Amino acid sequence: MGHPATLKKISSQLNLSISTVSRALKNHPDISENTKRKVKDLAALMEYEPNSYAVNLRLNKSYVFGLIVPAISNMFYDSFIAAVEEGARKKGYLLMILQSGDDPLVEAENLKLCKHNRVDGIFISLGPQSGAIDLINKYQQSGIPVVFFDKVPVAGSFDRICMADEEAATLAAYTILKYKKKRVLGLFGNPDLSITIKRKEAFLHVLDKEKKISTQILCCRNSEEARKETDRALLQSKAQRPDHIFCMSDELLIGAMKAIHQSGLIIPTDISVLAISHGFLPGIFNPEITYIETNGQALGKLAIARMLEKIEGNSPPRSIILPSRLVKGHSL
Amino acid sequence: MGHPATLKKISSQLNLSISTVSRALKNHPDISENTKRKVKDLAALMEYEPNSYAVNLRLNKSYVFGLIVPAISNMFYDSFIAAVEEGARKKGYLLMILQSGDDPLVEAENLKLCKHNRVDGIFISLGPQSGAIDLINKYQQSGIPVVFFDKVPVAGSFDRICMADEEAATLAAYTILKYKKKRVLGLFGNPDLSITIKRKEAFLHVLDKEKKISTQILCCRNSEEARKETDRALLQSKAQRPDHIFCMSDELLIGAMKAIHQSGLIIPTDISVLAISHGFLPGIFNPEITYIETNGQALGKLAIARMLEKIEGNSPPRSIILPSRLVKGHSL
DNA sequence: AACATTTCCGCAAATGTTTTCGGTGGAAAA
DNA sequence: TTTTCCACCGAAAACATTTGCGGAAATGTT
Repeated sequence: MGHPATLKKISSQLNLSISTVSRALKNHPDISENTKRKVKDLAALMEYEPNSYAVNLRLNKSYVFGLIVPAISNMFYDSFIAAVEEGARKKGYLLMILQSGDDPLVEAENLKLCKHNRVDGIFISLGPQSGAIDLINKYQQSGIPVVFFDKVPVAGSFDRICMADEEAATLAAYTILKYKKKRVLGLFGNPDLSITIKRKEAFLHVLDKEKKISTQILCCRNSEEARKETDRALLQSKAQRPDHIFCMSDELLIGAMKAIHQSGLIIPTDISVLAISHGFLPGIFNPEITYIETNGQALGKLAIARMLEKIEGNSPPRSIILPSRLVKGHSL
Repeated sequence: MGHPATLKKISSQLNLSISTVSRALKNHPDISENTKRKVKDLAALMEYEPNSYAVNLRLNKSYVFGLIVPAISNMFYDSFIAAVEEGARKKGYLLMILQSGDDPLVEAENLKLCKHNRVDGIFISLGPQSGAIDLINKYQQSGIPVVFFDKVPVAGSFDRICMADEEAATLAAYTILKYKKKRVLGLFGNPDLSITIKRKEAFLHVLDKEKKISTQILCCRNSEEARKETDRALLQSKAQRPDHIFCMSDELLIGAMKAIHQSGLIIPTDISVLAISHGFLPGIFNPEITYIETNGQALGKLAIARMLEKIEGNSPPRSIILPSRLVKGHSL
């Protein structure tokens, strides 16, 4: 019940000093093989396990990373988190996952919790209306490594790991061009995030050159807003309503699809759909949605690698961008 | 950069003892208001923050819970986790989330990590072929509170928080009866888990009494298996193939829906669908799937409450069951 | 004036580990 | 015999905090 083995207990059992026991368990060359064996045997017998509280205190290190996302829900971050966790675990690190629930206050609170718990590093994807940049800047300057991913800040000297925003949006735009669409409704997310700005600009940069296409851009803060906007657009007469809907994220896709289903329009004959997605959702629908994949797993691998780099040497901030590819469904 | 404030530094600045500073910051009555003010002011100025490593060591408590799930992905556990996290945070606890990825080895590894990091409690939903019961039993006996949720073990003296398995399945069966279905395909999950066993028994208990209904039960380990089985069933002639599909979980629903979409059959005229679900997925499809809701958020609240109870007094293990309700879509 | 009480604070132990520095005893080298 | 060296081990500081105990000074009571 209440007798966890400690170095002290082992040492007193064997008439050794605490330091000897500690070293024996760590295979320190100063300790004889004989002693090592005795110590290890007893430690195993007593099921000794180093007290991580004490180790953390002594080494000033917790082997824990904090990971902050708006929401772990809804398949947006699962593959990313899984990849980060796997990479972290292989290096002996644990992941503490915190959800901000799209609330800037909770986001700040979560950051403070990371600081308070003295995590060895922070991964963060910004939520809407995030005001966390100042705090993060402070933390970073006080020595806590921070890696932004996916939803990264527009400006500032930070480590960023994100998708090829421009490339994905450009690819989307050219794909839409190829299918000779006339009236495109483009659904974009939080207009304050770099991911949104970049994608929107790249998207428009291609489509605006084509005179034959009319493009409408809407920024929606969440799935429900996307549904409403799509609904409104689809209520128009056939000549007015869009014949194509582009969604820059899974979340918006959900909303758009609900509206489309509601409208009774057929995909892809009445209306076609293209999304930028992490890959799970498009396969759920019928027909499967054609999408530009932003590979969460690859992103996660890059993020953890970058974090470990930062932990080792103090390398300067870098923005890493991951290319994306088109995955064909039957929605276009 | 490298000057985090400590009690020692504050105390030497003010010519006070460490203990006085510590007590002043905690509003201990022994300390005069005057001293308290001075200490608090300087602490605020120096941005003092207690070193959680040291506090953990001293108090032998980390204010961290471990939460182990097969996968945080795919909306199965999001609302549950969110609820647990919120409840935990309100009491000053943090959540360390670990994914087992349906791998019993990783699951055991995650348990060891919880133990190693000396979490104050463990929430766990068992993955398939879990062999973790022995380990958990040991941990529990050594004083770590463990609360099982959702996928709980069939036998043993544990704390369990789960859905009303029988009730939900019974409700499902009666709903199917009411709609006068003839050939029912029931998709169930891992046959080793209590959730599966109970649901299957309750389901069959109702349907087997009705002679006019033929019921086929299949256990699928994952979404893909569900898709294949559904596909196979739907390939039969119209007289042979099921006119209703019941899925006991979101995961199976995904597989079943893919097969149904593939088949081109229309819901609900050609085939009707009913699921037991956490509530996110059914709303994605068109028509919206009718489902029996198993409220993850409510479950989470119960789980965290139970955990806190266990932390306080050493109350004996209890199985708590949450009732469920029918949410009408248009798939039946 | 003598004693009792309250107010306010410090000493030191304790939590478990890591690590620096040193020390013992014996064998080999001088 | 003395010195050197090596193999092996221990003492103690350090990490930052909490807390039981005791103690001095100030105030109150006879």
